[in-house]
Amino acid sequence: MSSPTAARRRRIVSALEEFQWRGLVFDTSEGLEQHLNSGQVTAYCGFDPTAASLHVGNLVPLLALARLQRLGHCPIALVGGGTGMIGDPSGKSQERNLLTAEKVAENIAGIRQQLAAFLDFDSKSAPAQLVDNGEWLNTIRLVDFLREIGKHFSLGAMLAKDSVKSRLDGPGISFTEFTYQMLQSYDFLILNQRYQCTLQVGGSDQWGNITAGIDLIRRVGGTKSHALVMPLVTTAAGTKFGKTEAGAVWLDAERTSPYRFYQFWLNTADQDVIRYLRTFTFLDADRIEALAQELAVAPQKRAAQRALAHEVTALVHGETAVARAQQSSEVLFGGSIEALTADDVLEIFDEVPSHRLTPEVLSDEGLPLIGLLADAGLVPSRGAARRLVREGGAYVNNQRVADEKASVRREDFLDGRVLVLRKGQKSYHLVTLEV
RNA sequence: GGAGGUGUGGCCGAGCGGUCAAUGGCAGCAGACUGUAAAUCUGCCGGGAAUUCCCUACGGAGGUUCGAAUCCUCCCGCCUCCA
Repeated sequence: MSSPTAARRRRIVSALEEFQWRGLVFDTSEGLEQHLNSGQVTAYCGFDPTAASLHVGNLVPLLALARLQRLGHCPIALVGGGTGMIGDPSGKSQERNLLTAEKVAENIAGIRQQLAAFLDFDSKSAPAQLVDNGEWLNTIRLVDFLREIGKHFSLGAMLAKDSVKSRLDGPGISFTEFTYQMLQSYDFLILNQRYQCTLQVGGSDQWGNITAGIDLIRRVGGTKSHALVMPLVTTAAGTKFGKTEAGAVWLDAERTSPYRFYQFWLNTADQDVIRYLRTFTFLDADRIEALAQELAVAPQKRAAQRALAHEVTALVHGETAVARAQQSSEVLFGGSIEALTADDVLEIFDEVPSHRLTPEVLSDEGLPLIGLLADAGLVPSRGAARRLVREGGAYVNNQRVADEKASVRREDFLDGRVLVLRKGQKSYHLVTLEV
């Protein structure tokens, strides 16, 4: 992350405007703009530990906290060690299974450090905080909670929330999930009391939970607090954002390698890319406008996509990872493999599936390519492998092989050790030779 | 409980005794064009062996027939109507 110092020195104004031009405002509480312009505000956003890693969808609220910090406000990232034990019914059509306490603890450990990477905790003027609502939710006594907090909730209002209503019309909802909004409201109240937190941000699906918190704070303390909810990210194609054939795109390098992460952003459609630059990067309006121009003039250069992939990958994985992802991309999409050493190849194809071969199976005539493709799992059967070769979709070391009877020989292995199989444009498989 | 209908490849959906590995659409894969985009076009799309071969498959189990996804019997699932 670039130094937020300059931004911090900027006057604390127009935070809402900044969010607005980036398309990040779905709805706000009344008077939020004046509140943000009146001085330093402490804002929070919660992240429930449903998995051991955050995914790209979580970037929007996470970056929102970082943006607020750059604009001089104090962010609090909250991990749901308590609420995660319950499960938020918002946007869920079915009751879910409870996570075990161990699983929750494990997930918290995972996302804690990811959250931390986006915020500046050492700032003198606007330090960030990281808190866990398990701290208060997991210890409060039921009767105390019902007397002090529950008393402020009206059943009518609770039942009227969309997340509850839709479930009542359908498969029903358990008492456990029904109480979720009380817990989240209580979080807001605690943060309001302990940290003077007066703003909660989140996705638009959180509106009901956030306003419930605002009401609670008003009833308990008589003070006003605020909500800012952001639209859910959509794709022009109407598909779910953040999903690939391989599943969700995670921030954890173990789950989604930096290379795949980079590729995910690089493959953004033209129609989406400018919007995503505003949503997912800190690039300013001038820079994004310039990229939009370039996209219009020379779409084939994909400068906007490259900038997007670079920025977001750097933010999540660092510049070194970006450099490596770029290098891998160049080789995988067009570059010649011959010039590389086996070590380079192994490095670039680090995450590509691979299997080992013993030298014995490699007779003097070589090993038939058809069988190798099938064994590698690039195609489901030998017949499919045959078709693939016939159609010209099979490559050995990035060179098309169209001969069904072709074999690979020892000489084909780079440095006598590694062979790169490819199906179509993007599917790779590595074959290494045991020595 | 009674009557009728229906169950086909990842999904939808034809076929109703041989020419059926099964029309068509969607999805998927590859190729061309291109920009690792979109659209379009072409080819492929059960498995194995390979130039007209074998195996497995039309809910399940039996049967009729030279031959069945197609006919019969029983069973199972789903749907509709009547009680």
